Amino acid sequence: MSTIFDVAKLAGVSTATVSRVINSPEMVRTQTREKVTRAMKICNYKYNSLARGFATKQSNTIGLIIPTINNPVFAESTRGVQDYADVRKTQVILGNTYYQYDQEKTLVDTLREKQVDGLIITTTNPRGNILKTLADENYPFVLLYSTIKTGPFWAVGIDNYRGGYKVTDHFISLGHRRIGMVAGNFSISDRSFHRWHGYRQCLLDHGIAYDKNLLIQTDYSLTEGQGSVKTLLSLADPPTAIFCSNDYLALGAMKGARERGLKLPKDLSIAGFDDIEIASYVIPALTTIRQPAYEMGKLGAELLFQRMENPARPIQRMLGTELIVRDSTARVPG
Amino acid sequence: MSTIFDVAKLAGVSTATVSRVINSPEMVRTQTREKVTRAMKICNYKYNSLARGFATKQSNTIGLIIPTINNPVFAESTRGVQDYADVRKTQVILGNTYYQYDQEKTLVDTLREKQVDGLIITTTNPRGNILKTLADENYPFVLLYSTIKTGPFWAVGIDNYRGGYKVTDHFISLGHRRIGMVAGNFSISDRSFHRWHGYRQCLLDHGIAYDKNLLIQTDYSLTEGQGSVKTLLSLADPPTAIFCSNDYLALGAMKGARERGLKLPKDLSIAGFDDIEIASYVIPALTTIRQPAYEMGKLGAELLFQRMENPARPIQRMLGTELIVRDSTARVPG
DNA sequence: TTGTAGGCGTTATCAG
DNA sequence: CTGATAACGCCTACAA
Repeated sequence: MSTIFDVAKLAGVSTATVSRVINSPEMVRTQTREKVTRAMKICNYKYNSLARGFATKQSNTIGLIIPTINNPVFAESTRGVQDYADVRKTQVILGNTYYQYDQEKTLVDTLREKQVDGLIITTTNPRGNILKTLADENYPFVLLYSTIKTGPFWAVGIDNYRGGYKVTDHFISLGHRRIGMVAGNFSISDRSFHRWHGYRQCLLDHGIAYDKNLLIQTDYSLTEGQGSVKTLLSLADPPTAIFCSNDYLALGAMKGARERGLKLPKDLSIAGFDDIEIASYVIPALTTIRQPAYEMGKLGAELLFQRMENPARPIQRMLGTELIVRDSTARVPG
Repeated sequence: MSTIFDVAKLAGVSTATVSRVINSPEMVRTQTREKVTRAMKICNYKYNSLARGFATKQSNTIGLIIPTINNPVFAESTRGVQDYADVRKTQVILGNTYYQYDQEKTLVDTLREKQVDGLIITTTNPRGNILKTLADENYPFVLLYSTIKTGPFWAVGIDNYRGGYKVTDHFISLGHRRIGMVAGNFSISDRSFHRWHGYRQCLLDHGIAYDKNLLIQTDYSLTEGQGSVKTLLSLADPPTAIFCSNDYLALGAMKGARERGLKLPKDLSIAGFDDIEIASYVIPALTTIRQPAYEMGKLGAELLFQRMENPARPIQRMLGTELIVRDSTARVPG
């Protein structure tokens, strides 16, 4: 593999000149430039951007830490991050925490060792040590799917509380009073916690007593949704509506309910959260909260670059959500 | 940021020793080792693996090129790649081609400049120049979702032809004779082409004339599936069964058919390809060909490491597929 | 506009 | 078991 040294020798110039035709061609005389270009071709020169990163202390690489790429909502925001990174000529290294905090720690460390220029994190615990340390060391990072509206961290997210509130309000407006919730474990997802909070507050605001038996905390997956709904339906006084804290859970819940012989949405209303693409393709089409995942990823990346270039005071951006009413929710039976 | 040099000075040893306690601690006396460890702590030393990569010419990073992370089947294989890479202490840089060949080219170049140790590629064109060049330069890479069973490339894939054949055979066994196909564009997906080939051959083997009007080539997406099925249903002599070359297309087709007032599967049988997780959660549950995406990703990564360590003769592995019969296919109406 | 030369942090070779 | 030192490929003052 030839280096700028070989090229320089062949072209009869110095390595500095070669470096210049690569990085700021306008600074070198046309004739010289062509001579160099020709030489590069001849020795089949390949640029080594790792060496560059080493010299400049800038790797043109960022790290993206998410719970799991299998959830379409994270796939979508990942695409947003990548697309913006692309315009900034930087690559993204992806890591899944699978909702495990120590995995998050490992990833942060590994990626920092790799000298990524910055980190975009969907954290499992916004109050943990990982982020605190990062901030203390003034390391550039931004939170995605953040629940934090203020404070020392750069972040972009949505108002999960309001989302949960909206869904619940929708149920109530359809006459439901027994409203259950299948939520991602609060210990690994404060997003889920905030959604629950909105759900709970809405109940109270409408004079409906909060019943903790109607809440199930579980892993985010189709199977868990499927199982949890059955538990809820086995209660002495089962819910007539269920709010699932993401669409995968909701899709699973729909299957579980049907396996119990229920007709949807007649016998049971179900709503999700995220509005992944498939949500409008299933039967009945899923009522859910749309969150702008792609835009969030893109904006997160934008903020990260802004933060890296000009570490001013932290910016938090909260994107809008929207209740999308489709066919999986209906008036309370009877 | 402190370096091994600082640590060495503080510990009163040479940089070589510090390097040794990092990379082969057993080679240094316990006492010295502890002295160094202590020094590292004191100066809050952070290892720079980029510098290491520069020195060793090994970045411990691999590149993964896929069409789009939004298709769950690619998300799943990506996870397989990542999980195996993880056990080899290497990170993966992800890039989407969005099925564009020139984007594939760009990604290969960029990632090579970044000095990734190897590449895992789901290519848009297995006979194009990109792979040829890579192979000529003896660059380590392996193909994923490969259609190639033999030849100079390392690869792992499935038998798409047989998959297409199986689905079609299933339709025929249910009495269908008018069988349509909604396929990903052959120009960007030879996988789709092979599936079509199996479909076509199966028709012929059963004495059913091939009708090119029953084939639609399109982009892989829910919307395209939805639209394409309508075109097919508008034919003078419409199909009673439709084979979609992936599950997203099939899920879209189900919606499109329903919008035309058809009852599924009574009025129209639909089958997909991939067996993404959601396939068994929709109504009617989707009949499809299961391809082991996670295993494929994992095996692909394994092969890449094998190739990097011992560039022997190329290995191609074809994984098994399975027809999963669910509820979206039924006997021909009437 | 171009050349010289030192530096980036770690590894690896060779002595001791 | 440890130390000295030359790479590794590119960038960037500074000088010419």
